[in-house]
Amino acid sequence: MSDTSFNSDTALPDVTGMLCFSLYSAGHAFTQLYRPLLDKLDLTYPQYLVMVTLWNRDGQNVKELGRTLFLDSSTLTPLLKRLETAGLITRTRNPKDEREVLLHLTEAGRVLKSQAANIMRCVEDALGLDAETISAIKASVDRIRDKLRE
Amino acid sequence: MSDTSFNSDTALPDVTGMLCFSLYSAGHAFTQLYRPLLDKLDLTYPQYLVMVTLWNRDGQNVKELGRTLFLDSSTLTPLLKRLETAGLITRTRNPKDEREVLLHLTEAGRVLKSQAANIMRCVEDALGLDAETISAIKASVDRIRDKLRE
DNA sequence: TAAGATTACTTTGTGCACGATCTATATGTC
DNA sequence: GACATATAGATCGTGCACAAAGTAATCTTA
Repeated sequence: MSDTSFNSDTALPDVTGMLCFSLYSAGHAFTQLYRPLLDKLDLTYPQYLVMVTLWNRDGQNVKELGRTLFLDSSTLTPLLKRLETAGLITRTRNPKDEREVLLHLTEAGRVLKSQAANIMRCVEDALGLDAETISAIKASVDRIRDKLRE
Repeated sequence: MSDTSFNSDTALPDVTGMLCFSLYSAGHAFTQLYRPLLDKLDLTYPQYLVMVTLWNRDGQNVKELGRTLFLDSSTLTPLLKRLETAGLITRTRNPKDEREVLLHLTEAGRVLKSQAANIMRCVEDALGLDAETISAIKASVDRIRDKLRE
């Protein structure tokens, strides 16, 4: 075995040589980093992404939230119900269009926002990279994602 | 609302401005791209990553596989049982150390490898980026992941 | 060599993710 | 207004992902 990233028969790359696996495992690594930080807020990582989105724009509906997060209602509905049960948001039908469910932060949900900045600081520290480097990598990853979603 | 990526109260970035979300959503986008390709092989994306790993090195145990994929046995055990049920691998205890479960490809599992190169070609086409660009982005993402796992 | 610690894997419970399907509301066309 | 179509969410089933706890084999060490 002279080369670990290719197989002698058909030159098949190893997972460690595949971009898709890098993204897959880096995403998981982020979730692991966030876990102990979010445990204090009793939030999972996807729940945190929802909260961040609502902190930036309260009162949007499930569809709009899903467009931002690239998630559909079959993922969001149960997650949002858990946030509602936890007392962080309310889910109410839009009187103007009863098909829509409007999402609003409760006071408890708004209060939680004050701890988010601290969490983001912890994550930046763990990364230990300057803002320009992070921003450049992010732009590349966004480009990949947008290419794949075409 | 003059700036969509920051909130007026506490300058909280939007999810679309967070590197963690870029990785999270790019990972999902890859899974979505792979789905129709892997459906033909009756494999899920994580199952495919396991098969790629075994195609490169047959006969490793669950621990070693998990170290490569950054997954622990509570994720792998059920997944591997499904691959065994599908007739693609065998799971046998190591006679030298009965704690270990050795993973071996069956003939059907080996045959599947011949279709992997084609799948990888489809993915490259969808990305539509030259190898150096992809490789540079991959190196950045790996760097992030390894930083987070420190 | 017997007791305690470690290791490899399994089991259990919770929460995503997502395809497929269903329900209720709204809209468009005649 | 009646009927077809579209849209927004909800529900269901399958398969990860992972913490916590359990089991069995192996190693350590007194």
